[in-house]
Amino acid sequence: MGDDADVPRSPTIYDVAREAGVAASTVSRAFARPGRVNTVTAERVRVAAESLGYRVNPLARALPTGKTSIIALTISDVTNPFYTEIIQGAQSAAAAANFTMVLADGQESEVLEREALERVIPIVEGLVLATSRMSDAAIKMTARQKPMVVLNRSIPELPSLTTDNLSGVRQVVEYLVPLGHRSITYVAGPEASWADGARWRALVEVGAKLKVAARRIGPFPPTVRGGQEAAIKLSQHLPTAVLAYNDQVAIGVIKRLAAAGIDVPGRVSVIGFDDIFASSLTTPALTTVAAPLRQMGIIAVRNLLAVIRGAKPIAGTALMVPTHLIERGSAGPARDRKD
Amino acid sequence: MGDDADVPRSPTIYDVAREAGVAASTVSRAFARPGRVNTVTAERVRVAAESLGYRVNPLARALPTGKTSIIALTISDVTNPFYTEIIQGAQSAAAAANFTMVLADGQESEVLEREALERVIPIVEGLVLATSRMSDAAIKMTARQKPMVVLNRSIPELPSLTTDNLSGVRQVVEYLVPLGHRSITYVAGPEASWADGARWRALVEVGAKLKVAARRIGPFPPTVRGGQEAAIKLSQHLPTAVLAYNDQVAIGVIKRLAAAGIDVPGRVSVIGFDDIFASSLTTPALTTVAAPLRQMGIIAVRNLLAVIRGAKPIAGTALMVPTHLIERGSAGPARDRKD
DNA sequence: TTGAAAGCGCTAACAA
DNA sequence: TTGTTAGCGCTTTCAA
Repeated sequence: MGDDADVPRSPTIYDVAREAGVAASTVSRAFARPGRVNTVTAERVRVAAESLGYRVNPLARALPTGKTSIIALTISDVTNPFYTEIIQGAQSAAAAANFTMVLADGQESEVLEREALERVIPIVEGLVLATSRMSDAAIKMTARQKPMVVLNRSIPELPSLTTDNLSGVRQVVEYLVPLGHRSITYVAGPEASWADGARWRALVEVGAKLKVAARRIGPFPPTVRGGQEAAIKLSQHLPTAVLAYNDQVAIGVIKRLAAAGIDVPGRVSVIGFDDIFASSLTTPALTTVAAPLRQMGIIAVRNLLAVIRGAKPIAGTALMVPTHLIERGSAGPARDRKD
Repeated sequence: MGDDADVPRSPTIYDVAREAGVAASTVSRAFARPGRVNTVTAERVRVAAESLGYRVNPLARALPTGKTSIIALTISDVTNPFYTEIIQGAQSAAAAANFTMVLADGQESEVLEREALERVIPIVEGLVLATSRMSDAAIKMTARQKPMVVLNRSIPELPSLTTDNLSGVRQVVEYLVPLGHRSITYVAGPEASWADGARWRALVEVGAKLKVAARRIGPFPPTVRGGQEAAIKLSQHLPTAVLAYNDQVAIGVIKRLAAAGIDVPGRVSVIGFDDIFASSLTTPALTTVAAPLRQMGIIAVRNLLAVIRGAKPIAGTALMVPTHLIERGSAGPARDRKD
């Protein structure tokens, strides 16, 4: 009942074939590789298709070929501002190649992440795994099913892309030392996070070289609230400098410290990672290690597409995007006192 | 060269059929509606499938049925924190129904939005259009192709879901009046934004009722930078209260005003919309109109899925989610002076 | 270069 | 309830 306007079935290659007076396979060919446009026949097909408003049915194409023109980006939590730029970059690079991107969000749960992956694997041509919470072994298993590039994590057997944590940490330490800091406390993030391990190891390594003591507390959730928890522990034996797993944690630390009347950067310097949107807005604004995250998303997708098109994946050692320290207001001279 | 471990082709219903000693269609049925599990045969099929590790091929299923179990969420810019919670909610609701969600980002460009839509339409069963930059007419056209629900916009012919802007604005005005404000300046966002119009009209309406003058400047881009631009204009004739199109704009206004030595909320009160993550972190923290955005994403997807399953779309008047004012530090008493 | 025909893995009549 | 048989719209041999 009502208006059943009966949308006409969309035309198929057969309709076009009839219209153009050629075989269906000829139509198919004309659309399979639109590079060659010369032939007279091809031109006839084009015209016929145009006049009928024909569009190739991606589902039907995908069945015999497996080419769905879909890739997946899996992340551990959409809500984490860290991903914003990565998503943006990945999505735009996919769109530029006429690919559709599906977002698989793990909601910080390994189970949900797996489920999302399962759901998505059969329909995609490849995937970008950003900051997976799964084990290396599990990742390698799924990598055997479809082309994959790994983001923000280094797995020797797979094409990986990370930020240059070592350089980032070095910049932090080299910034802090002249300000009189002799010791840096690292506020750790999730244990399952590859970046967390990388950052801590970097701090130990650089610290050893530059005669700065590296301490560590945690793990804490990678959130503002996590940072607030950390601040409680921190205030028991206040360091002069803290390097947080990420900006949210850093912000949480600062907030809680401020609430306790402890001035940042007056009493303690706090530095974060990632340079999320909010970091420039807090008071004091956050000094942090930034990386070209959007670029990372773009590169990841481009590499993935290359592999899909048959390029040999370059594994072995992770590609790195550079990092740089953004000096804002949350770090300053070490307070003059015996530690 | 190297290890070509030759992943074995995944089993089909035919393999399962052979294993179970039944017809292929029987296998198909067993998986088509997994509700009925009773039959002896069905059980045999299940066992056979299990032993072979059979999984239905969603692509193959989609071809004859059109059921892809994919929906799309289109947004105008991933980078806008406003969408974060909506994406989250939508994605989790989709996952809960075993649907995959593709994200179609328009990157604030109508052209790109269209392209993304085109790409996605043939493969989805339905779509949620959040804050589209397209015209009503264009939206209605694409709504004829697939089930659709519209977010943050009201289109009489389509199921729509919006925040209760009128109530939100009323709460703002009722909060501001007792503080002595007699006039409120609205800093407008993009003209193509439905919410922008709704908020301004609400302010005019409520203002008229409560004897508060409503002024308006703009449009400005819905970003911090846009807010900064607005602040320049604002300072030419400083109002006592401003209501911004969204939080980013509000934050931009405050930043710029602060840079000019104009105190918020001392000299002027500033209120935003949306309660994005950063709003609680600024100084002063932002007073803003919040809405259950994640919930909105969930409801939108649930309604869409209902329509996909055959429910009659309820159009006519938009569903509304409630709004509430979050009082933080950016609004206070009107400065005592002749305006 | 083109056409004919088989088939991708599933679903959906229709019969049995 | 089960089996048989056509397709869904495309790609891809294989001949012509």
